[in-house]
Amino acid sequence: MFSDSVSSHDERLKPARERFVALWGQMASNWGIPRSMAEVHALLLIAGEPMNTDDLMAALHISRGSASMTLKALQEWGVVSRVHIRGDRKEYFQAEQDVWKLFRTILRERKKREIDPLLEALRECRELTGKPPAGAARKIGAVRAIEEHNRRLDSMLEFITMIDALSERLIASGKGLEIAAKILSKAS
Amino acid sequence: MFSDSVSSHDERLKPARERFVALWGQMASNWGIPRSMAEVHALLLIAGEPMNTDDLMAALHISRGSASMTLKALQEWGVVSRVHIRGDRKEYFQAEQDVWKLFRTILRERKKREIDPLLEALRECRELTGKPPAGAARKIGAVRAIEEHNRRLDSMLEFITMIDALSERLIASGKGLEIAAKILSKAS
DNA sequence: GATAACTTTCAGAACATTTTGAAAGATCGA
DNA sequence: TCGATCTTTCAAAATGTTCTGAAAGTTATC
Repeated sequence: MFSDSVSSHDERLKPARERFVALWGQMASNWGIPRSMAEVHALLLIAGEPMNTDDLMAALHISRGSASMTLKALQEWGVVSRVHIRGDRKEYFQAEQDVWKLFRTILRERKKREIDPLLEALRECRELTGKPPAGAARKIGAVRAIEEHNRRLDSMLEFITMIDALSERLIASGKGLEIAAKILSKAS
Repeated sequence: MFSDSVSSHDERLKPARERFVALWGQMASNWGIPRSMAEVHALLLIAGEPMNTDDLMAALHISRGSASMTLKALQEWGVVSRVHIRGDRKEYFQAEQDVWKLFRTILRERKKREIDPLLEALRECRELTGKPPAGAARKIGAVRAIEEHNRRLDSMLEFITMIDALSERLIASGKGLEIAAKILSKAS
């Protein structure tokens, strides 16, 4: 009744969309992303065409509030954008269709929200045990324990730093992942 | 009183460990991993030495049941292993110390549990709209809608297939990520 | 500037996950 | 085999997250 101008033309399209939406929602919840947020995204992604709040409410059986908050979050993540459709007062929403672009957008956000703060916190943590013990070596064991602790932290830091650099590359380069894949297939 | 044979030697070690544990737990919950599971892992990781259930309970203020279930899950993920210490009836646990190995282990598990089933489900989903409409083209719009739907699904499939192949490489190759990072830093 | 159409907000309800603790189940040594 | 020690299980409780719906807010039109 809503977005069916297209989807009702073939009776296989709706079930196929529903399947995809369910799939995407399932996967998202593995990754700590709210199911309904993923479902809204999935529907916009697979539908291709812009949809309005009422379309989404009807198709996914969610409340107006939920639709509104979910759409807001998706826009903050940069994966969904508003569209105005002339002659209609409703807001329409559409998902980024290019999967590579989508991937880079998500990576950029996660780096900003998670990797960057983590790196900073790790460095702070490392500084807690930076200098040798204040009053000389009280016990020989203390020095060694701190040293080992630091060695462990340092290798963690090195690893996360590398992930960080890698993310940066993937975000910047248009076909970074493709390049990585190709190269890895040779370099393994 | 428990694992303090080492950690009490320097008064900075305990706070530093606590900081790291908190950090790791924080990060994990961003990724849909139970906080206390990550905290147990973090403590074993940063402590280096094997610890028993009572050590963990005391250090993290968790119940015996929680410790037991968490340790079980960590072992299933392959990131923590049991150790027997002679002369002690308690079970001890230790975390894999090599961060690269740790990374590959986690990647292997996530691929098995998430990417592989996702790919299969996506392919099934794709088959729902595989053949052209049964009773010839009922409307010209129906055919086009299906075609566009299929195009979208296919690009999704292509992308996930690539992620899958990349994971495989990273899991197999000892220094895959390092190679990728190095090469990308030139190839960008 | 009043009305109608649409969107956002947010407190509480519904739902889901995680933790607890006590009981049952192992395992070991004698 | 027994008793002591340690581990696992699981139903219920605690906690945390997401969703709802009605009210408040906003915007466009006349």
